Amino acid sequence: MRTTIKDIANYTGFSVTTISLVLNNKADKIPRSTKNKILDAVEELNYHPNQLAVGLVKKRTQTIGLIISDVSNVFFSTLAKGVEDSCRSQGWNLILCNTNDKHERDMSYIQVLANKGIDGILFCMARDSDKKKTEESIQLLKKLKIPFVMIDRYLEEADCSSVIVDHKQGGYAAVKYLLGHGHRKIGCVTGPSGLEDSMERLKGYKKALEEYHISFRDEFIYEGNYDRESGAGAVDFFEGKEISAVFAFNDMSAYGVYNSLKKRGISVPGGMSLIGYDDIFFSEILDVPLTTVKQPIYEMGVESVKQLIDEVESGVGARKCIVFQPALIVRESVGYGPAYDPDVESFKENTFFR
Amino acid sequence: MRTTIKDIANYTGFSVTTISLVLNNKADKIPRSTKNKILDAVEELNYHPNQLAVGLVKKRTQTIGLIISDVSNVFFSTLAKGVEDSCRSQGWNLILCNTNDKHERDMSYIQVLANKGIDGILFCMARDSDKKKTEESIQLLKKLKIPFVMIDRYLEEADCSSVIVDHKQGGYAAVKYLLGHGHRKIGCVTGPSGLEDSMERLKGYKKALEEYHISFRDEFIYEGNYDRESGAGAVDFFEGKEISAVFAFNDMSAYGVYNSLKKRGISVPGGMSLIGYDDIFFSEILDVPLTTVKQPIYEMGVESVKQLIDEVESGVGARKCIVFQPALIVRESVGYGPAYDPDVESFKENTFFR
DNA sequence: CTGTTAGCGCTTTCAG
DNA sequence: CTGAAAGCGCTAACAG
Repeated sequence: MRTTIKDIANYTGFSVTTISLVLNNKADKIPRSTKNKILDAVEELNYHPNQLAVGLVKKRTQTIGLIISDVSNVFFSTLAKGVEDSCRSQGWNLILCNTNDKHERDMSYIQVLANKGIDGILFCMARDSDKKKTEESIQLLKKLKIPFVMIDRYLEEADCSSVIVDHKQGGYAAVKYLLGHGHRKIGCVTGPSGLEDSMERLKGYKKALEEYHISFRDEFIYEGNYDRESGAGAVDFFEGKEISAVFAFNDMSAYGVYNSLKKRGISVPGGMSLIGYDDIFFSEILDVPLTTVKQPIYEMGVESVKQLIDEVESGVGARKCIVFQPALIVRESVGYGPAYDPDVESFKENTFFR
Repeated sequence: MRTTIKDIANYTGFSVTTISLVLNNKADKIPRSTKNKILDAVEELNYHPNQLAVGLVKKRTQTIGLIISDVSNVFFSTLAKGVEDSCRSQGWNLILCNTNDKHERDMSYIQVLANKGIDGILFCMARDSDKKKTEESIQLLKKLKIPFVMIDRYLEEADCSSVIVDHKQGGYAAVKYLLGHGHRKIGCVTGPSGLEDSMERLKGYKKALEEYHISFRDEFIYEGNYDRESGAGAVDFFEGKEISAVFAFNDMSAYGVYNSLKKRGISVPGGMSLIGYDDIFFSEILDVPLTTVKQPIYEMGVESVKQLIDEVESGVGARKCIVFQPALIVRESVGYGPAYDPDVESFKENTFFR
């Protein structure tokens, strides 16, 4: 049997209250001598409070849940690392939940976590969530009165804190960079059209185009699914459209584009310029290191934990929206496009756009 | 306030005992009618038992801990996915613990998990663990009477179950394949010499060499650290040694070798054959898809959970050692070596060695 | 300064 | 068949 607080009481001759008091640093009025005796006994008997019991009465477990679709996905595992590191450094623990992007699992995990008495949830909603499902999740969270912060998604209606990245800016930066290199016909491999982050990147794309007075063309937009196959599909789709650069909305589909291009004997950046999004660590070590838009995922994990714990401890829903700025990481997959003219000032300026 | 069992009691007019009985399927002698009334009330009031309270009395939480060094490492995130999937399918939960390969964190997490009442631990020991530290961890686990299964490490003395892969066989398969392709001077980029898995792969290397009556040469062995830098270091180390193939003990260092080779203008497999270990998913999509030894990591995660839950539920430490066989995944990074002669029967036979 | 007491929400004998 | 009561290990008024 584990040592309990009673054992310490018996051993020292003091009451459980006294023990509890000194262990919880509420022992202002307890003499050093008593304290020391107790602390010694704790050490000697190797006493560690049963956190289930503590949680039951304190209604706090110093544990949060992380709901994501899939840890084996680099994006999420990086996030999870940030989250876990941040938790540990503050003495908290992390329950990991994978939903495989199924809304029903979001729902069931929220309930399970609540039953376990977690103090808060870091919530990356499943991708299959439409408006109604999203609302359903939020409703549940609220009904259960669980503090939560949404990651990678901001919802006006949600009335909660979120940690997001400015994807419109990311898309804008990528496309502007391409334009600055003389590309005019730029293909896009988007994510699922239902996803806000994809839509935002597209907005960024449009914004950059507008700045250059180039009209938006639907036939340059391929709706992908954030996977490698999407990249291959896009290459087929772009065929014959004289595109000189493609902006893939994540690195995975950029790889798909790259591989598919290679099979057709088209080189990067010689035959086609390519820019990705995410900066997954492999992007750097590819044969043609990928120019891409980096999301500070790890930092987002760290930050979201801070925010969540803050809300838990203060007891107030801060409703704060922390937005991270993505950064363009220039490597070697973008070359100059047909419109490039080294003598034009605007190009010079844009070459080092960041 | 959440609905409690008392609320259900009040609402239905039955006692808490009765409620508890039907909720725990121990209601053999309770009439359907009562049961239904209770179940209806549960539904209506949306009652979910507080698992902290349940855990406190049952001394079971249906939760296990996973101690690994770093989820953001693909190897571990794949493992974690297997573990989590397996947990969920059995209605269990997972607490994730990253140690960054620090033994002290192994120790502290073990204690923390114990305090939280987890039912078992999946333990990937930190890499900095020498014999003494290892023993210390095991001792703690035993003192705490926590069922645990070790992953990727087998210890005679540990007297516990483990899930491992036959690394000697993996190393053997890789090197035999290389030998079969006519390579005779084969460089090795090992892992840290203290690690058993690295040592095992090396044993496999030696075994294959012996079969070909080739004597082992120390100058072909470069002790790396399982990272990309190791690969680069190895290439320096091998310089001028007329090596025609290198066997890197993990994919990461293989990439390092590949990149470093490329910088020197040496192609793979033209100028040098290369074989890795792990089959991280990126290995397949590299420019020169990497021939490598695949570890069934996900499956190991799934299996280890099964084993652990089994032990928890049966209450007996099974002390079972589940060994997974690695598989050689042939792709394009290995060519023929100087000793290759298409007319020699043994080569033909070995070309398709698996 | 320290102890008594009453729970937290649940399970589980033990009666009836 | 159902309920009363004890107790899991701990905290927190409230006394004294």
